Amino acid sequence: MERRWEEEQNDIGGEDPEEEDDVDWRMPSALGSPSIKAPSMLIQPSSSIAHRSETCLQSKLGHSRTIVHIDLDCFYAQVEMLRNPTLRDKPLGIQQKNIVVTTNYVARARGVSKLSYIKEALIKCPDLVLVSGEDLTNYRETSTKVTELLEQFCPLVERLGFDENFMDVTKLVESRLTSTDSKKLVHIGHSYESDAQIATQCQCGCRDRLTMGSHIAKEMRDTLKSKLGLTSCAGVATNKLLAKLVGAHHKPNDQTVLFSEWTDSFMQTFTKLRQIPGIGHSSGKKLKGMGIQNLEELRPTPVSTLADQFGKQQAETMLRLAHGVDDTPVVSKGPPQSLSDEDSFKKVGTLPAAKEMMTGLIKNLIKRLRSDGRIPYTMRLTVRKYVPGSWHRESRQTGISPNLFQKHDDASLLEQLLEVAVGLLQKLIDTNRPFHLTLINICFTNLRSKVTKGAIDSFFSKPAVKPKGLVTLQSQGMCDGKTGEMEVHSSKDDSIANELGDLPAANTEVVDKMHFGTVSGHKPREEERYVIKHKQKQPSSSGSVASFRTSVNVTGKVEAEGSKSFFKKLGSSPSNKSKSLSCRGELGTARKPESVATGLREQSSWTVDTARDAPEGEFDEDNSLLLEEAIRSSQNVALKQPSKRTLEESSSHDTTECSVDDSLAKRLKNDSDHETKPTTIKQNMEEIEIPPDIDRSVFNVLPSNMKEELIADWEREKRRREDECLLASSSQNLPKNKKSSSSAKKKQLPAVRNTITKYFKH
DNA sequence: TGGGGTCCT
DNA sequence: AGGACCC
Repeated sequence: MERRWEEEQNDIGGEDPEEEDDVDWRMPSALGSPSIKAPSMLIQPSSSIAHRSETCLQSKLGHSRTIVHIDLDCFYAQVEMLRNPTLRDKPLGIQQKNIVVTTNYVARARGVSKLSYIKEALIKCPDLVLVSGEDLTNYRETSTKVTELLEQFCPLVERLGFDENFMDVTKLVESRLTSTDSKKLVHIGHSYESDAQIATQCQCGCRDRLTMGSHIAKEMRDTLKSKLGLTSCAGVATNKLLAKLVGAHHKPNDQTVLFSEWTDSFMQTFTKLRQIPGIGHSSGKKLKGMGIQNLEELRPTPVSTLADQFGKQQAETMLRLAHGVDDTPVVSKGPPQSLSDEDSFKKVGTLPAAKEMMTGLIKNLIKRLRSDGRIPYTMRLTVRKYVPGSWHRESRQTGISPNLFQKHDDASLLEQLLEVAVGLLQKLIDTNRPFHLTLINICFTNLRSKVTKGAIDSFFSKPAVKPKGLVTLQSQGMCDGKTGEMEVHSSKDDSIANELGDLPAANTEVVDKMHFGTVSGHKPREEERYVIKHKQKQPSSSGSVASFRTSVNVTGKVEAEGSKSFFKKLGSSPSNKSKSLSCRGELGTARKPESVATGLREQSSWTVDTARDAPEGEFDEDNSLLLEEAIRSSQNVALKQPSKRTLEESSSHDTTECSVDDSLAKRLKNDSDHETKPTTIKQNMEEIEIPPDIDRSVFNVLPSNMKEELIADWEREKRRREDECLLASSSQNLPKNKKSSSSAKKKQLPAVRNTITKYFKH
């Protein structure tokens, strides 16, 4: 739950209003709260921020974004109090092993702080009610519901742990401001230092945006309370760091907005290194080793001084954070990248005991995987060996056969996974000799969706290029259709790779999707729509296998096939209907693991082998055929044009798209302005326009009613996209250079096939 | 000193 | 595989 074990010991003295989250609300005027400082002290003489003029420390986004951070109050305790309301008026602590990981506010009022030992907590509060919080199931499920509710407001929701979410509400704010008289607008909740004097208000329009942001934050919090019964805190600011920091100012169950002109004085209220999220234990120690004890000393430090120890990029990041500058985008991560379960204990010293532990963990994980719907391709075992004074962990991982999960015999699945786990354990310790473990963790990663009937859709696409490295290719889905993706890895083909020199490094591509956001209590408005940027984590492409990804639209079956909880439909909101679903396989090189029975091998990802002579039983036959067919028959795909800029530099505004056809490479290279001409074909005595990424030969053999349906789709989509372009280009408040650099790349919109897949529904 | 997660190297 | 970071 809570971070920072160390500084209770390390940071002696130096009272900190943010340190204990119960201080502020119980004793608002206590302990150096910023509000008791004289306003004059808070006004930044321009000279004092002179060191920030190092250009790398300045925000490239200015105040263009509006970010909301929502933090659930004492989350685990709230969940337990919902389950058992009689706990509400009792001092409650959530126990994990011999630690109280969080407490309700009654307990905090009695002096029980978070992350204290059970013993100490009971001394302070003998009637403390302890509830075990070792099983995270309820917390995880509630946490997912929270994120899903927030996704109804805006598509850009980023989770941080189980109890925090960031939202980029820039677009929502923008659309609301166009229909609101901003002169009458007053912020909701607190604002940082709003009643103090400050020379000039920022004139960029951020005040109105942040004010509107505070209204949205309030609606979000009200929704969490009414739908889930959860109270929360919110912070509203122009970046994630500031939103998070300012939200902690009024706790619990309240919210705070930071208007931009207060940023510097606000940041000055933070003095300790560890108060800045992003400066962790290790960096803190390193800095102190360099003689930099606190933020006041850090802020004026030249980048070059830090770069020696941290590298240039980390040095710049740290300094920016220290100044309250944070251009990192809010990134919706979608369903989790890994599922793990662990237990710690006094001692596990025999193989049977270890097996029993691991069996329990794997059983739980199988349940979670089944409910998630995806299949893991990698298993990792982590152990903590008993070494007094050390909490070091070691891990080993291996690929596992996806076939194990394709069938539904969980007993044999458990058996086989246990075998794999034992194999990994034996790499970590000699199980024939006495050992002493104090923790076992099992983690499934490399989660991929099962291939579904949706893959059929990719029959319409033909790959024109096989870029080197990983490129995300995806079409756009409309709000009334489920969207999924199938990833197909092709064998390496360098013919065009050189011309794709400015493709991103693997793992950094960004996928755009269209979302139509609604706000509860408001009827959906045409303007309230967004382009969502989804950063998709790719598995490292192994060996000589390059890969690309095509997009498929999947019908309602999406929910059944992947990551169920995150794709769950909430009410009738359209905003979370278009979620991505990844299926991945690799084609080409006929590599396969040696150890099939246990799936034990060193490779971290599996190769789906589609060679005709591949041994049977290696992998799901249907899937591979589907994949192979998809590869062969797809040709043109929509491509998210990667940006040379780093992710940090890119904002949520400047998404660029282009469709890939035969001239892809040329266009990437030349950045030329020509549009892909829709292909015209002769059908039923009339000229039909079909999108450039549609395989004409496939289209031709479709039944005529399906053809008509598709044509109607394309027409609709064309019109919609024209609107979209207008909206997007007319409403950006980005720095000029930014905007032009993004519009220099072609707005080429890929075709959308949104209703066709209904033909493949069961 | 929990039981989770993320990303980067 | 480990290490940093977050909760």
